[in-house]
Amino acid sequence: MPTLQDVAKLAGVSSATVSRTFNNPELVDFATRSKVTAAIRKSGYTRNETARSLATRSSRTVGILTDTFVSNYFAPILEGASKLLGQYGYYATVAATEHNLSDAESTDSQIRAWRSLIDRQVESIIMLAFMESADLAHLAKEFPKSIVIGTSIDADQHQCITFDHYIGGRLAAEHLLKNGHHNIVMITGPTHKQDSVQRGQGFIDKLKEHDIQLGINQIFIGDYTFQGGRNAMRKIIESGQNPTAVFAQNDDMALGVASECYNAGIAVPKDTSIVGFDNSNLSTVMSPPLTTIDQPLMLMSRAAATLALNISYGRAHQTPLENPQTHFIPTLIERDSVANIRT
Amino acid sequence: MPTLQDVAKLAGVSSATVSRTFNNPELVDFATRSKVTAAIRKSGYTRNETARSLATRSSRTVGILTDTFVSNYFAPILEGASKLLGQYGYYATVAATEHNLSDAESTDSQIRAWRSLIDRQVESIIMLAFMESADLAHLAKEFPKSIVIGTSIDADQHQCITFDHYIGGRLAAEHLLKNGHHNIVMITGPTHKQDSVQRGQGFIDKLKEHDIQLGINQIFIGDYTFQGGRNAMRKIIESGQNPTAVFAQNDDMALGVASECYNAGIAVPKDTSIVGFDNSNLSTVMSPPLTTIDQPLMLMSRAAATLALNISYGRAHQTPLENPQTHFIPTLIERDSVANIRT
DNA sequence: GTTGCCAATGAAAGCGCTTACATTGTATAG
DNA sequence: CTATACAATGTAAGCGCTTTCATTGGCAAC
Repeated sequence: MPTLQDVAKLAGVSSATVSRTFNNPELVDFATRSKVTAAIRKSGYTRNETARSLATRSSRTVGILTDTFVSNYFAPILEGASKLLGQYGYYATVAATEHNLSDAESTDSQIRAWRSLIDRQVESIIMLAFMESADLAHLAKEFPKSIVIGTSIDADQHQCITFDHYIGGRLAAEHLLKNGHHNIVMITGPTHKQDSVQRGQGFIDKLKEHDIQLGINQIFIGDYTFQGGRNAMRKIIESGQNPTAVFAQNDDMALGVASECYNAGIAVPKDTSIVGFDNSNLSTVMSPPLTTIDQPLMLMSRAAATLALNISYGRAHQTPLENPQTHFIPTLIERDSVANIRT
Repeated sequence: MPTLQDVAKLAGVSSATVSRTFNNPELVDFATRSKVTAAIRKSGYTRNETARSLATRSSRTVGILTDTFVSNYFAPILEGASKLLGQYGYYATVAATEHNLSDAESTDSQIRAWRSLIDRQVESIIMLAFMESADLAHLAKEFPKSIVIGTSIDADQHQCITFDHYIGGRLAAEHLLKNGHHNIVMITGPTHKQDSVQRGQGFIDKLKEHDIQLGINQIFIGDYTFQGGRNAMRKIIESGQNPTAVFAQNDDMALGVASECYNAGIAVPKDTSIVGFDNSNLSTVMSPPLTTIDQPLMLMSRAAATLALNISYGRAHQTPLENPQTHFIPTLIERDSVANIRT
């Protein structure tokens, strides 16, 4: 690998001049500039970003912390953030923790992944909401240049891109109500996740306003996975409640529910209606297409990336980008998985 | 951010000693070692990987080149490779090109992403098969420490993790034949992709051996997307051929086919059977579950990562890992989307 | 008491860049 | 013609580490 020095020698100039033709071409004479570019081409030189980062104390890199790449929820966020960053000449590097471990190991692995980002001198970290808010808050406190996306951690201290899960829950309930449903069950996400409890609370509250109590028997604990949704639906069927509608707190589970319905010969939405949450890729791909709550992950991830960029711009005394929207409100996307059973 | 020097001063030793307690603790006396670790903890020191990389000329990082994070095919590969690398203390960094561009722009963006990996001093690059083999080959020639996964580029020169798409195609045909299907159509992937032509060729060849010719009217060009599968199925329906089986060259399209069947009131598999390809997450999630050809992406990606590790180990005169399997053979996974129509 | 060896540490160079500062040459003003 | 300014370039220090080589002191052997 040729270095700046090699190029400089080849072009008969000093390495400073070569560096300048890269970073401040306006400072170098046209004639020498072309000598240099010729030498660069000839030697096949490629800049060593590592050395550049060290010298300038800026990596032009933002880290993203996630626990997996295989997720209908996280993947679009990675995509959105990394592409936007790329457009501004920044680089996104994502660290994935090892999951499927015991609690202690998994916390350990989360910290390792997080440290690896910091060690790599990322200029900020976008944290996806895959762990408990308290843990996120803890990390964000250690490393203030953090941005949390999808959940909020105790307020003003830190930057968050938030989404109103509570209203989402209400919207789901409202839609079911409007279509005449009373006998309703809900499948939750992991109980320790804030977003899940908010979605649930919104749903329950709205129902309660219409004098429908969602009791312990109408609430099934899920885990945001297809299989989880499936298991829950099996239990629902076994319970003999014959609900006319089920609210699954995310689309993966909604698909699981639909799948179990299919197996049991239950027609969707004729026999039972389903509403999901997230409006992920899955929702348009299901048959019937899923009525769900839209969470604009692309916008949110781009907003997070913009915040990240502004952290870096701030340090470099560059003029910041326009501040993005940081709080997002859900909307209901009506498709074909909810039947109107009004008499 | 405290530096090694700061820690050294705090502990009353030289920076060399601090460095050694990190990298060669056996060389430093127990007493000083504990002084140093105390100082590290106290100062909140975290190592600067950038500086370390520069000094050691090794980044402990392997790059992965892809075009998107949102893919049932690529995501598991990212997952598998990055987790394995992580287990060995290496770091995977993935560069995603911007897609949805014109051809010229997209080539440009691919090269930019690729360069950004090289500039970051990755020790090898794992390239996913999202572009034409010729382009992959071209890049691999420029940067010999490349590993291609999912397709083969002209042989022995370069390292590849390959999969026998041709046999996969044959397997699909064989299964359909065995179940009594004669009136068959096929939906291909993008015609410029090697894997797609191989899948198609295997399918056609096997059929031909049983005196079934797949003519131009029975072959529909798809693009490996859900929507592509859907469109193709619509055309198939409109064509009035009423095939008893359709072979979709990947699972995304198979799902599209199923979806269109649903809309048209065609029962799967009673009215028409479907076989997919890849055995992606989608295939177990569909109703009915999809009969498909398994491509063991986890194994393949781990094999690619192992190869990558060995490249680095080679440079560092470390003892290499056991060489992984590099060629993978498909198997057919029988689920419920193919009906036996033997009389 | 020398000598030699080895374990533990420090001094300093160097990885490939950037950048403040110094230097040079030339155009412009007086 | 000298003084001044400025554009173009070079010199060299330094970013935070690693690592070679030198130094030191203790201990075993003689």
